[in-house]
Amino acid sequence: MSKSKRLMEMIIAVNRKRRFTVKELAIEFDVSTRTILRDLQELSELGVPLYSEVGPHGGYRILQERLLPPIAFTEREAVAVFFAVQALRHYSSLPFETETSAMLNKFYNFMPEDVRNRIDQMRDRVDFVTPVRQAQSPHLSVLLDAAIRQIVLLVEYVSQRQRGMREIQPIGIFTQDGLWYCWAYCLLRKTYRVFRCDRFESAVPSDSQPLDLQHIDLGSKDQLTRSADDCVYFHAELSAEGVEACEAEPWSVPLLHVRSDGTGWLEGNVARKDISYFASYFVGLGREAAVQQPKELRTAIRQLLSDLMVRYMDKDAE
Amino acid sequence: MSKSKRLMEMIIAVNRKRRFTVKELAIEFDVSTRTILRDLQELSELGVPLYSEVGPHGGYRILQERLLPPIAFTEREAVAVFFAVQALRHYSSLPFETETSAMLNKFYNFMPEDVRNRIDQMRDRVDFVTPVRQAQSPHLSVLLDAAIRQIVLLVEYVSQRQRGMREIQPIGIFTQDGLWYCWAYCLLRKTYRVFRCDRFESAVPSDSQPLDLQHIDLGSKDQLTRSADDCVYFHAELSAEGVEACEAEPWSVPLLHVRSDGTGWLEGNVARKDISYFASYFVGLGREAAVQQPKELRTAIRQLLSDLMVRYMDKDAE
DNA sequence: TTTAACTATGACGTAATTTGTCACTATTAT
DNA sequence: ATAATAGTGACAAATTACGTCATAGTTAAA
Repeated sequence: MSKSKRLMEMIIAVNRKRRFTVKELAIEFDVSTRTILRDLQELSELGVPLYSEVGPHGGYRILQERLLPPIAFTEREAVAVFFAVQALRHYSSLPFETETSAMLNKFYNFMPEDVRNRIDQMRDRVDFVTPVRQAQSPHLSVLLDAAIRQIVLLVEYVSQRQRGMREIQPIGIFTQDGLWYCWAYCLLRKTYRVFRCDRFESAVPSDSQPLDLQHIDLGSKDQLTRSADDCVYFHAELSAEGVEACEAEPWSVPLLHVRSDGTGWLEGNVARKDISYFASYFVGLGREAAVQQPKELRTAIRQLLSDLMVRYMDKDAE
Repeated sequence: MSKSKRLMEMIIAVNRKRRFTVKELAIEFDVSTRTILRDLQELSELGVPLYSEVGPHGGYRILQERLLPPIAFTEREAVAVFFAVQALRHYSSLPFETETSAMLNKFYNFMPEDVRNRIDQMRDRVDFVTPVRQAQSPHLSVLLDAAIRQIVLLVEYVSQRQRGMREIQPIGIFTQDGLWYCWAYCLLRKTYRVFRCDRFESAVPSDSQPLDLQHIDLGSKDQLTRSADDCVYFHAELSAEGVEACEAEPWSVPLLHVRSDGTGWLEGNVARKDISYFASYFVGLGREAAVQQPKELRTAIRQLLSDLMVRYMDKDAE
């Protein structure tokens, strides 16, 4: 094998192993250790950040958790990656530390002139809008780490009206509409729950014994949250606009049925405790929805409507 | 310079220029043309997709619009890119052709074992949720291309109740809540407008003379859409929950004011023709909002409320 | 304290490779 | 035709790469 080829392959090998000895490489490439040493020095000069320690258990390492080997992107792929990263820029919190701007630059600088121009032209003409929220979510990386390592966290959570400590075992985190949520098993209530990440005041690892939830992840969410609670059958008719509005609500998608003319209906079982939420939701849909079932929901809607009626009546009656 | 180093630099050089002659490189690297020829052959063998044409104006090209820069990603950057691309996977339409899954694999396969494991653990524990819509937007790339090249399109657009041809000059496209929108200058109405991309039945370049809008891009949107039309002053009080709900609506963000206790208000001028939209929006906010001004809006809300009252009254009265 | 497992460097001769030059051929736009 | 390109082959000279051996330094562990 030619030297150049050996060097190129060595870059890859060195990045795959992150730790290796000279002897090891010598055997792998079937050259003498002296040659490997010379090669490694050359790689260093070429900019591969190598670092070595002498002594037993010493050896070479690649520095700074660094350097994935040269990856060949097509132009399309490069553009896609560029915009994917751009799409993240609206998020004020992310679970991994992002030198995204640094890396965008790196990406950008390596591209040939014409691709660069193309990107320049596109960058202000394509956008992925996400609501920018006031609320920060500073504990994302702790939560994610706990989900990965399956450990229990002791958190201080501020819900609607109360604030309290509880223990949770995170399953995963997700973002929607500009807010981050954590889906976790709550050791207090002994059930799965969704928490808003900006409402954690603190989150620290706890000593409590975790459950074995390795096989549970965000993909299991739908199954596990569906069944529970005290349910009631529910049916609402939707206009075409109503259908479109419901498509935007994750909870409603599994219940949604669409007719060929664009209209549709929602049908399924929902938890009784969510009725006040639904009342407000369907009032929001206005003329685009008509709830048929259950009676409780229609009652709640009527109640809400008359409350609002009062609110919007008084002052203008003057 | 050693041959290996020359080869590595040559890979970069060759990717930067996309077209070059042997002589050119010979001068750049200060070696003979014979050497360059040999080097290029070697690069070919190493997998760089080169292609050559003889004759005047001939020369070498790099094929398949490929980029092989030895980009060095840190682990963090790699993870960020991976998830950025993952975040795009919810979009059913994108303005560039995405072999995203192919490219994710490429990325994935190049990473060392441990990074791979880390990603495996994360991939089902982090998600970027975006509503999945029925509506496809097949003309995105045409629209984007028109925005970049500043040309006029003849489109067939289906709005609420009518369908018609019109000429537009796209400024840019953006996605929000799972739908794609195109912001464009409408030659028919002589004004800027937002179109829903899934409602374009067709879009083809037109011969009409484009306006000079080079300096206008998505960043200019706020300024240019603010002023127009017949406006009316508007004021609504919000509870803390109401504030959070308004943060999610892009139009309301510039009007939003937050007090230290979390409550707030919306204040500003809005177009009179949007009143029915606002009525429905504020009814949707229910008890979390109270519109003070203008009277027209309060009237529209009352009207909507009584319509709904009727809808939810009759049947249960039985 | 010794030993073994590492890296690190220098010197040197031989083997291998790289390089430039020169002499060709072939293709194609002008 | 001419000039600008790529592409090949051969050969000698120059350069580089390689292995071996000698030697030294560091450090964890026995």
